[in-house]
Amino acid sequence: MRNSPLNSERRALTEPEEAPMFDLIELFYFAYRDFVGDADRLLEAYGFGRAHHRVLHFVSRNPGLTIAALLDILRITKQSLNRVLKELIAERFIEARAGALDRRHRQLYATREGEKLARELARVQTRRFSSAMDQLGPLGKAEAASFLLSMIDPGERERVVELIGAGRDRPYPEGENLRSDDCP
Amino acid sequence: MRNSPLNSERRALTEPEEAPMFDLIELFYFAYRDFVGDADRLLEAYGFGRAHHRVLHFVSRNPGLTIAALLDILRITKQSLNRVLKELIAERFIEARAGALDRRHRQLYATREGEKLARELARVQTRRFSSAMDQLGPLGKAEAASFLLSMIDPGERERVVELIGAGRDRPYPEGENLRSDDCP
DNA sequence: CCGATATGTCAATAATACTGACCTAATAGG
DNA sequence: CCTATTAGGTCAGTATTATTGACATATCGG
Repeated sequence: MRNSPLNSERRALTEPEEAPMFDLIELFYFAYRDFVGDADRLLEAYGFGRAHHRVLHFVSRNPGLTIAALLDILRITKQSLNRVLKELIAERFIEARAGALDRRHRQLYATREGEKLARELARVQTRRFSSAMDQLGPLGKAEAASFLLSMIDPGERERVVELIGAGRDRPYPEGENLRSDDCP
Repeated sequence: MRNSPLNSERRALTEPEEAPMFDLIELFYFAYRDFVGDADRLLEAYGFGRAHHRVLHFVSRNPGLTIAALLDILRITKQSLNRVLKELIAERFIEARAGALDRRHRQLYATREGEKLARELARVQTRRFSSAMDQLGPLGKAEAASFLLSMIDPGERERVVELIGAGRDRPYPEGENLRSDDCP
């Protein structure tokens, strides 16, 4: 009953109000804070902030990403993006090239150095997930993933799944011989 | 094997590197963004931001909270806190009174209006959790909570659990006769 | 060539946060 | 009672991330 598919609909008609989930609200806040804190500490050494991290992450995961696609993922204005992107390009963590088919597009690629930082950032955040999984059941990761997906706006889920899937078919690069195939 | 308690320790000695959990990293980012987006839309009508939300939330959940305790929860400077707190007090969402035992302390209480807004904010965020739970198994909520708790810094978990527990023994107030017992 | 598209840039502003310095009020302890 | 400490408030300056609005440039499509 508590988890029947019609739960929320029926409640809206018959029950006065659902009990607020204060515990989850606070846990989500503290969990996210500590999660991003890992990356923050790393970024500080480079003079970068969270905005740089997000740009570097999605470019690294989706080589050849255009500005428009990145704006669509991050949902910020081009002025906001340009500030951090300019810095990432100036310090050679990201490269921009004219689009192959349409030269108006700028296609973004992480450089070797950018790939290295992105990997380091992903590593500390993965460590936190990994040690969390160690404390959960064997299905912990799958359940965490479906919980998080369910927390995303229904209309956005498909897009997010596609974005994650698009990065997935690029295998995680090993060693230092990175991205040579992606940077012709 | 994938979730054995010794997993990370053994890996550190034998395996070269753990595969980054890009999926969870991205899901956590998008989930948190949509989660706080619910509140953001509500707060906009009041001219408040996320900082106001956090202050109002923790004061509402922990009536009589002092400035120092609030600073410890939010981990911001008193200057940052004071900006939003001053506005919340000026617009009568929060009240501050001299401490009963030590008049140097200021004890914070949500007003009737503040309690109402806090409840409204918790409601939209609870709705998101609730509809997420509807898509998970019957143990969804408990598992989500333990996942999120595991994502918090180990040294912080006890404190967070205590904070949540402290709010828990105040039952969720019904109707409009709020906080009369907390505001002598 | 012309209109639409993709991107870059300049300027002003807002929200949230920080450091550092200095102030008042009240308590605690000798 | 006097002094040091504590709790809190405030002023000034700065950084990061974001916004809106306006304008410029380069490229593509027809």
